[in-house]
Amino acid sequence: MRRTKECADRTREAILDAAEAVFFRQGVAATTLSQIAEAAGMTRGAIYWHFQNKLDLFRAMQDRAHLPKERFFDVDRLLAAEDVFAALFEATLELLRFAPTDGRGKRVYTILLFRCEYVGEMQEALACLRESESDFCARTERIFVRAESEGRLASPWTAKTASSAYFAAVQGLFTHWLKTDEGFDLMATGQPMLEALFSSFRGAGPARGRAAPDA
Amino acid sequence: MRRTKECADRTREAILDAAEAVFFRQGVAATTLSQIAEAAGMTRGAIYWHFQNKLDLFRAMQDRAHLPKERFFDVDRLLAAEDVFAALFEATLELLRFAPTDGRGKRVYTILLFRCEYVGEMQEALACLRESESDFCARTERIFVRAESEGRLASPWTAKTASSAYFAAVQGLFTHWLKTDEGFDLMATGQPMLEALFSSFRGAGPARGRAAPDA
DNA sequence: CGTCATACATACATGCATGTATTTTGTGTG
DNA sequence: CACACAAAATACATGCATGTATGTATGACG
Repeated sequence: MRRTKECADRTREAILDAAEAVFFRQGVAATTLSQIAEAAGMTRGAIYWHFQNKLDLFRAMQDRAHLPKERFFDVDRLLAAEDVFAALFEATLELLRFAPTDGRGKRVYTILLFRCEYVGEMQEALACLRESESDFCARTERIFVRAESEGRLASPWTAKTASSAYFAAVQGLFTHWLKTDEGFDLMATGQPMLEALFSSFRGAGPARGRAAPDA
Repeated sequence: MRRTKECADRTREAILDAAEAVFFRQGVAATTLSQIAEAAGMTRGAIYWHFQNKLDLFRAMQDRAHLPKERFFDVDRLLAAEDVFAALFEATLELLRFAPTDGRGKRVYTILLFRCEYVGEMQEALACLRESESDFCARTERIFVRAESEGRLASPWTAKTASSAYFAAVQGLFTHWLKTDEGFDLMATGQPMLEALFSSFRGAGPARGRAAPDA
């Protein structure tokens, strides 16, 4: 069966592709290695040759997709910007523009969000996602902390509430987008949403302090 | 072993409590009925007496928590309001105020969001959640459609983008709140966030149409 | 006081996923 | 051409969760 080295690599990729597809369709816990092997046109033997077990395979699949947030959010670059709000705004828009073009990223992110329980064996595997999220959260908070210290963050926002709101908005946007299977246009919805938020961060919104904005 | 009717009911409740706790800790797929029985101080026999199987138990647990969104979002009431934006805004704030007081709701919602794969057997069980979500989404969209037809929805918003943005914001807020284990104050973050959004819906925001708000 | 249905516990059969051991097949190499 | 080894298939042992069948004690009821 040993064709050649490149052939073995193609087998490995085929297994990863199959894992992605079956995980996406059935969920991680409900998927057996036999199903993945069958989808890849192999047997379990091939999987156990290339990977230690399901967890190892899952991680390999995850690593291959290299979630691209990091690329856009170099916090040092953002902190170096003259207008941190504008820089963060632009970086976020870049992300909104990039996301729909990244098919594998969408699929893997969907698996991580909706097809995988955040506990048990997978806890360790999801640790890097959690870490990347909380890291991202902490780093953006630094941006808002700086904006606050420079007096650019309007009342009633604080660095904490503003960063939480920003994170919730972006995360909610992506989550809803993936959940509805791209049922709406990410930019068309996201851009005005972010503009409204950042506008408020800057203090441009009217009628703050009242329960509801003016009618 | 048959103590009495009330005793049997208490057993049933104990099983549901145990299921809630173990599902929360271990995830749904990774949890076995033996573990639930042990946590309830019973054997699997008791579970199979009260419930058909794991799916039935899961649904019973879900039903018991009666996710309270419906209560706050009677769309007919909202549509009947003079100012639909104000009505929706207030209803959402009510939800933000209520959520932290509902311990069981928080736990069950966390299970539904993070401890349960959205596929396979559970697909049917999650159907009502999905339905309730998409239903909620559709109903709020009706509100925005009406606002749009009355000319109250400012450019560049459309009924579609506005309702998506609203939904993404609320969902993102709750999700982030649950994920960070109530790591921030829901009202303190949510209220300014919603004000910013609704303010923009009403057309109060400056510098729309540019890529970034003014510095 | 005996009988019956309820409310469980226990025992058992089945299937299936995992992990590992063994075998087969092809491939480059001296 | 024989040989060693990589790549994968096959075979096997184990454990475990499920569902169901059976057992059993207890309260209700005549």
